Amino acid sequence: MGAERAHGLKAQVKEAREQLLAHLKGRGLRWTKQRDIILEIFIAAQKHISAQELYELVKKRSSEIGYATVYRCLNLFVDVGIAKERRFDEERVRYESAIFADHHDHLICTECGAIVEFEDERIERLQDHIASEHGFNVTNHRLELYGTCPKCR
Amino acid sequence: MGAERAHGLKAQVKEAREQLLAHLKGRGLRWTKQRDIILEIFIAAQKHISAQELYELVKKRSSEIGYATVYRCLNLFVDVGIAKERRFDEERVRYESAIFADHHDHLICTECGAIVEFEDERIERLQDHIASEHGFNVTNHRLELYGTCPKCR
DNA sequence: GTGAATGCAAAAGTTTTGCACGGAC
DNA sequence: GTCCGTGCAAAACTTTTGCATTCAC
Repeated sequence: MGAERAHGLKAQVKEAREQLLAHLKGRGLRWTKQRDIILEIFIAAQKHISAQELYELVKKRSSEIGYATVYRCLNLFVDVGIAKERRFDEERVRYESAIFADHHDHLICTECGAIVEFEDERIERLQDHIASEHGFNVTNHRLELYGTCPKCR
Repeated sequence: MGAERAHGLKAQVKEAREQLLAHLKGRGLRWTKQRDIILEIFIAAQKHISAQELYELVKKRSSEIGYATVYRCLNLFVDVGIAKERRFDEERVRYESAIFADHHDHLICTECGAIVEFEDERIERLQDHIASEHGFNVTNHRLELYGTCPKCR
């Protein structure tokens, strides 16, 4: 559940790489070996990953890549629209791929830490409705449901 | 809006103090001048406050209270159930009073930072429904709507 | 060749911790 | 008198930044 993706990994990496290249060219920035490696590993991870976890994966492949580069890359990916920041109930930020990902929310198991993504049109409509009752114009939202997953109940 | 409280400040401080005292007695812990001052200022703040902001308010009243004591106190308050941690889209944690506070969610203005609390039974029901579709048993949730408030539109 | 990206180490920001001293019980 | 809480400074942890060097263009 949640593992099924509309497009294969290769297609996602290709899409992300194109998006990154377009952004770099448009701004006189440079394509580097590090950025490509980090991009590929980030997309392949297919989950909510922290900078530290990504750094460790990257180091396995290419041990001379530094911590700061991973951080700088993740911030770049967020700018480009390849990655999204997610702040769950922990100190550090997690990142998820935004390639082919619709807006979605999260079900989080407090026992085993499993994270399931879901999307629900009814919730979105209800949120807009509530916001307008308060005179707000909603541009974004965050919804996390914490509880126990089927395995842990 | 949101400023209206069911009970006065004094009642909230009294309730919090009783809750804290009961907890301390039950565990052989001690009531101290610092804890009382910090408790009172925390409740009186009536908003989502960070440790740093609380520290600054506390220092005005009693300049010899240290930073670490404020942090230790806030963690104590969370244990006791007087305070709740809230992690918005920023690095540091904010705390809010849990005294007389029902479960509620937040509307956050991305222009001016204003935070409005709301509660909606329909959302709660819908969330339970969605969770059960995924086999989850929800115990808690977090919902934040980001957008522009009436003033900033 | 120019200037952006990297790697390292140091810095910055938030929160926790070790330790000697003071205070609540 | 005991031992918990405090205050200070130092440490931990995540993330950012300064700077000399490397490398994409």
